[in-house]
Amino acid sequence: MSIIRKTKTVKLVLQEFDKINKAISVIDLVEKFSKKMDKTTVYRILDRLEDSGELHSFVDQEGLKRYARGGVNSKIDNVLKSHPHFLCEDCGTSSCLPVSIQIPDIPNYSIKSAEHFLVGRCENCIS
Amino acid sequence: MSIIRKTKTVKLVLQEFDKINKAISVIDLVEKFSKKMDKTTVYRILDRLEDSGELHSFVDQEGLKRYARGGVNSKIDNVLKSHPHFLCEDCGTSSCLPVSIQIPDIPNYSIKSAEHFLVGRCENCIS
DNA sequence: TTGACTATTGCAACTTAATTGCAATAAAGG
DNA sequence: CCTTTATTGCAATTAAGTTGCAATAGTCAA
Repeated sequence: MSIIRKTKTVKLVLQEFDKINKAISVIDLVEKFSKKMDKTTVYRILDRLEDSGELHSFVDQEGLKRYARGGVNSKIDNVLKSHPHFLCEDCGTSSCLPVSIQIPDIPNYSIKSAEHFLVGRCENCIS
Repeated sequence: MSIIRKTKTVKLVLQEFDKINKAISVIDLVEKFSKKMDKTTVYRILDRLEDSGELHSFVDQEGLKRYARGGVNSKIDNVLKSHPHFLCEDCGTSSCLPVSIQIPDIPNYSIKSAEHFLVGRCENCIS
């Protein structure tokens, strides 16, 4: 299931993530590639790239799925190392923040993974 | 927009949140009340109860909206006080955890709100 | 380079969560 | 009890994401 062929469409998608080092929503990608490939293909390529560890995904505050470069460190490593995802309410761009969030001990609970979603203003919009 | 009449249906919904002190997904509520009210009504009642501060909502890792008792402290108070939401991967119940999560300073970013979603095992399933 | 194997794609149809418009109904206050 | 208008039900619609299948195109071994 995780064999990835370097098809034209896969290359296009990867190029996009190279160009924009942000977390991109699936619908944005579907829209952007509407002339180049079918939306089903976008969904399936993203699935495969996540399986293979080239991308990781999360669900934003509106319930939309977003993808970004990099492995799912939050699921492999210790939970405490998981990085937060961020959305700028001004410019609408989303990205991974290079900080780690500490999760306090919760008695009688076992935490396996964590997702943090922050909303605010990014460095470009904080003016 | 935020005037809440104590209709039968509103009372039913509130009773449900009294009985189950958990975060309930909208589809669960729609299903549970399928004989008592229309799904549109469920959506609108939840909207109003959130407006009025009786409930707060978040989106879980599957993109489903969930509601729980209490105000949206994360949007009113300081971000640092926001509480995490939890999903037990065993029994499927979701709840608010009574701990606060510290968000580190992120240079050049201004954080307005934060949502934390943890997955693991709850006190009943940690056996 | 060629051929075969099978991963990948496009298309159309489908599922599911959530929203909207509107006429009918029922709280709340006087 | 009456009036006002918030609320509800219903049907139709939007939007994200999924599925089945036949056709296409990478990849690898010969």
